[in-house]
Parts: sequence; structure tokens; C-alpha cells
Amino acid sequence: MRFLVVEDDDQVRRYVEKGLSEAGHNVDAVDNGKDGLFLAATENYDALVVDWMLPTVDGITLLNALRASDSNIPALMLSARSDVDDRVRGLRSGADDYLVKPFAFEELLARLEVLALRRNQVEAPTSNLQCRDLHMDLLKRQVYRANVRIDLNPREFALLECLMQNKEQVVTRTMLLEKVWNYHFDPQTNVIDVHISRLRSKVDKGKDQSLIHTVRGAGYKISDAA
Amino acid sequence: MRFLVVEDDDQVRRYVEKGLSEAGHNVDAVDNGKDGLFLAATENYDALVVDWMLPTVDGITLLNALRASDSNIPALMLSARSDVDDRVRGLRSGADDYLVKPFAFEELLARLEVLALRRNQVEAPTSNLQCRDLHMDLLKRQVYRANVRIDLNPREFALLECLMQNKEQVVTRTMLLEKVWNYHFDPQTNVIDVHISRLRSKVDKGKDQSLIHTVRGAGYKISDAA
DNA sequence: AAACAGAATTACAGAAATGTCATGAACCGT
DNA sequence: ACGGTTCATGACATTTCTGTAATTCTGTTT
Repeated sequence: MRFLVVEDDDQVRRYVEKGLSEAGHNVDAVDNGKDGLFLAATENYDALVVDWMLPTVDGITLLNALRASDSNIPALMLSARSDVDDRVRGLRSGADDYLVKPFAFEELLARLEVLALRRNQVEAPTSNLQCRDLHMDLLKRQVYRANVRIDLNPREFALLECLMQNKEQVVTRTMLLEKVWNYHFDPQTNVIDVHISRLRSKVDKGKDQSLIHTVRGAGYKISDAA
Repeated sequence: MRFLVVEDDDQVRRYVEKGLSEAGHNVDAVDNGKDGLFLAATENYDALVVDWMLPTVDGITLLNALRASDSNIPALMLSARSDVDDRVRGLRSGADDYLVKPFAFEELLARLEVLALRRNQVEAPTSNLQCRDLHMDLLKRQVYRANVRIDLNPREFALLECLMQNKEQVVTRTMLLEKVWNYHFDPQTNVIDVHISRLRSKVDKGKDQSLIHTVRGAGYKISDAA
């Protein structure tokens, strides 16, 4: 699992960092709230360990900012403040757990893994796909480009879904035949070409940024990049 | 929110029960693990408070049983055992949090609400619907009756989904026209009847238990019950 | 630049899905 | 039991979707 530790006390930070690493996890560690917030917002961690008192941006402010930006990364708050009021305040401000210093590393590890695991367990198979301004809602079966709804036929939808599930990667013609048409042989026709063409006319036509790219001799790719 | 408290010490149980009620929550409380496990498995709570030491079935066993039956109700474990090892053991065995007695009620409340809230937040829109032996996978767009795959046309699928989303409740004709056909007026035809008929021939025909029921003068209902 | 292969596009035809209508059955009050 | 209403179903018409094939376009190689 991948964790971020935000703690200004060098000794504690190294202690936690080392312990988590030894338990087989990936750890990033920073010593101030500003860097912590930046990393937490841009990288993809399973959980955070955040000290309450921090230079530049304190732990509570950091969590508030994160929650405001709709992130629900589990966070464990560390603090020397052992008052019940402080603990309640920490929990109320977006922390999922609160541990008072000094703490036993074993307990930190157990709590952190519980937080991270529970979240992953509940996490449902993603039902929304995105590439630039192209959004796909698999449950509602709706596709939007730049917030304008696009109507796709079933085949077109399946084709686009296959491309989106493999964003940034080439999807070969063989793969498409298997996944979208359920053909396990080469039908010797140009079905794919035709449907790609139709899909493009709905998705890319008239836009200054094309998303569906041809990979000559291989297949197709949908991509963020130009 | 709705909580279950499993605690054999009368004083503690009443204290927690009263506090949670006063905080505006719904509380059930029992004094032994057997009743606790039964309620937790059959009722639908937002979170559990479970004491470690309990008559008949202890807290850890209770949680293990629950987790084994694929429940992920958040649980907070209470215990007089304050050793780090005990705390780690509690967390490892399926508790989402661990609080040492004596505790401040404020902290219990804060922790419990955090657990329950986080879960609800993350909970994704359900992508599987079920009614008896009829299963519907909204993401894969597949329907099974008694583990046999049924092929549905898009309209039929939408119609069945609408019924399943409102299992046990009557779905009126007007609702169906709005949800399935996106008509906001009465088309003065019998489209619904025709599609219900086709759906029935695929879903109910030849089965000894019909699931789609007519509610004369109102609409249709899909139901577990006979 | 010519020749070629892969890909794009268009038009068309067959298949599938959807809706309309007509007929008959089931239900409900009198 | 009768008549009216509501619902079920089968046949048919229409629309939509999908695949084929012919033609044009594009990039690559010689």
C-alpha cells in the first residue's frame, strides 16, 4: 500500500517512515503541510498520516482543504494533544482516526491498514470513465463531450467503453473483435473500421482535439495527450 | 443513524445507549454476543459498538463471523484491555476502531459517526440488483434467472431495471413512461403492455414462480413474495 | 513519383428492435 | 350473468442498428 506521512518532527517522521517501509509499504514523507497537501491532492495514496501541529499549513486545515476538494482518502491524525476535546475536534474535522503521541508503532500500523483496507474493499468497480472532456457513465449509459450529451448505439458504446477501459494503450483489432463483437476469429471484414468511423463522427468531429487515434498496423487508442 | 450496542455491563450499555439516543440516533442494545450477532446479521445498522468480553459469543468471534458472512458494517470495539497487543489484535480481527474503557462519551460518538459517515459516503450506486433467483448486473448489462442467462433488448432491460430499482413497490404506468420511455405525456398507446408482455415471456415464462405482478388500475410490481 | 497496403468513408441491404393495432381474456362492479 | 374496463398477446409496420462492399484517401516503401 502507498502512504503519505506529514510530520515535522524529524524523529517521529523517520520512525514512522521506516516502520511502514519495513512492513512492506510504499511511503512518501514530508515535513510541512503545504507539501503534504500538494502531494495528497496530486498523488494517489491509500491513506495519510498527518500531524496536527505543522508549519505553514496545520493538519486540520490540510484535511479540511482535502475534504473540500472532494477527496475521501482515509487520514489518521497524530497529535500530542490528548484532551478528549482535541481528539473529538480532530475526528470532526475530517480525520478517520486519531492517535495520541507517544504511540506504539504496531498500533499505528494496525489502524492505518484497517483504514486503507476497508476503503478498498468497499470500492466498487468504477462506473465512470473519463478522457479529457469526454465522460462516460457506464451505469446510466450516457456519454458527454464537453458536457454535451452524445447518443451512441449499443455497438458504438461498447467500442468506446473498450477504448476507455484501456486509455492511453493501444487496443488491437483482435482485442476489439473479442471484447466488442465476441468473435474469436477474423471475420475478414471491415466492421471495426466502419464503427470506428461512426464513433469518430459522433465523438471527435468538429472538435479541435481528437481523442481517438489510429495506430497504423495495430489498432486504436484513446488518449489524453495530443 | 442506526446503531447496535453489544455490551454486557449494564451501566456502560445504558450510558452509551442513552448518549447515542440523545444525540439523535436510533439505538438497539443487547447484553450478549449471540443476540448481537443475530441482530447485526439481520438488521441494517450504520455501525456497531461491540464489547470485547461478552457472554456466549465474545466480540472478536462476533466480528469474525460477521466478516465471514461478507458484511462490512463498521464496528467499534470497546475493551478494558489497554495493552497495545490487545488493541492491535482487536483491529486485526475486523474492528474498524478500538476504544479503551473508560472512555469519554464524546469521543465514542465522534468516532462512531466518522465510521458510519465515511462508509455511506464511499458507498457507490449499487450495480447489482436481485429478486429471488433473478439477478441483474447493470454494469455488464446481463440478466440471469436461476443462473441461466437471459437476453434482453435495450427497452426490456430498462424496463426490468426500473422495476428492480423499486422492488416490492408498485411502479405506476406514468412512472414507467417517464423513466423508461422519457415520455412526459400519455402516448395513448399500449407500449407498456406490449413490453411487459415480452419481458414476461423471457423472465417468467415456464417458471413456477412469477416475479412480475400486475397491479390492476395502477401499474406493475416485481416482488420476492408470491 | 509510382505502387502498394492499411484505413476512412459512403451507400446500401438485411437484421433487430420498437411501436401500433386488432383481438381476446381476465377482472370488477352491478 | 352482464357489460364495461383493464390487461395480455400475436401479427404487422416502421424505425433503428449493424454489417458488407465499393470507393476514396493516406501513409509507406521502393
